[in-house]
Amino acid sequence: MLVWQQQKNSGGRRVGMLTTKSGVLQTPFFMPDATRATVRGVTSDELKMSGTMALVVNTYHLMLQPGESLVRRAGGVHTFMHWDRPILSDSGGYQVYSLIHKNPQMGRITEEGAEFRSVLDGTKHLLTPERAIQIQFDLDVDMMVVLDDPRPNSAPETEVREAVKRTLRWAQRSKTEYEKQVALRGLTGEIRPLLFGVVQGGMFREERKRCVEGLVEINFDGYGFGGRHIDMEGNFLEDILLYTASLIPEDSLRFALGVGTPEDIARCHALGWDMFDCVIPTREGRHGRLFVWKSEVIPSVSEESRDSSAAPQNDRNFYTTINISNAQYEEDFSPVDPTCDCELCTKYTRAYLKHLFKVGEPLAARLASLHNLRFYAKLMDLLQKG
RNA sequence: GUGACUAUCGUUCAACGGUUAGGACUGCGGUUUGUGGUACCGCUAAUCUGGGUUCGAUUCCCAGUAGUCACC
Repeated sequence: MLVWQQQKNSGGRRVGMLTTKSGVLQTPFFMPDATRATVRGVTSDELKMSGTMALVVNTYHLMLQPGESLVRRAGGVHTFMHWDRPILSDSGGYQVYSLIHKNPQMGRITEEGAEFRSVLDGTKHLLTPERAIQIQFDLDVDMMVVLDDPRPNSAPETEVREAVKRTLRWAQRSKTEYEKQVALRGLTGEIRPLLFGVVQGGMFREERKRCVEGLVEINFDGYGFGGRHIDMEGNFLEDILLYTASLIPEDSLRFALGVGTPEDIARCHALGWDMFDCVIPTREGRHGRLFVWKSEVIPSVSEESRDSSAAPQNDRNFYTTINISNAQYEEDFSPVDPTCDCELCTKYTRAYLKHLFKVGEPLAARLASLHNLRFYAKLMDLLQKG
């Protein structure tokens, strides 16, 4: 049975319905990052009310704290955090990479897996492809991601080629372990968790191609875009995103990991990507940046946004952002976004939110995060409808 | 009232007889893309007043003013 049924919306865009054991998801969809089994500062009920349909937890962080066995004894991460909609767990490959990248003393990548020291207590850990899968089964999530071997976009081709080869070997080990766990845990009768491979290859088309072909041969439910989708200067890497999407079979899910700004999500969807996750709505919300709709018409692709160099940095063609800590909002008694139906926008003013941030009130971060998540939910709704 | 001590960005601490007096916090902006993020990066902003010594004083001296503490 196909877990993802593709349809075309009125605009001829790629949309569909994804069946998971925790419910059906319309694609495209966005998942906020609940890295440590919480979207910082907001409750699961509030998340639901924002229109958030799924979220991402992190294998690396949860294995260190509170540990996957505790989550298992709690009844799985859904029960643990009181969230009954779909959950995807990221493998931790990216965390290990960024940890070691920042400080090589913190660990190393070997063929066996990722050896690293816990940032919490300095203890040594080994995260292998098999272990990452086992942990994700213990977490009892709906969607899993294989451990991969990301490299910086600036890495030379020889290094990227080795990373792709290792990612493929690890992907095979992950798939084997996945099948073993499905059998071991007797999950054959129910809807099994979905498994995603991750496409590495940096900026090199040949490597992206080699990686997708290898992964497709192993066969996954979906394929993620690994690495970063923007360069050092923050430029959107449209060519490689389009090319990589085109390599992935039409009927497989395409997961753009870590994407992104509302603009980047709209562009990635236009390039053929179905799933997104990012820290931006919550992190920027916590720091006082709010998304505000300008128009509910999302422009077709990137041509318009490309030559918008004259426009201010924060001003995109269908939305703008405000930094609520700016002095101009001190006596602004209007809502953050009059068209938004979130709690912040229907009950409070910009002046009040600015005040909450100024006095360091946690409520500020909560209201702002929820507003931004509401913005993202609406964005996905518009993309689904075309 | 007497004595001692102190006086530097809005606040709080540095420093120095000699180029643009430094930090922290606040203020004003900005950054954030598979969350080590209550994070990070800029910018603005000060030598109490009046004399004196000196080539040169924010620094040393005197007076004033203000504050703190102690004593009466």
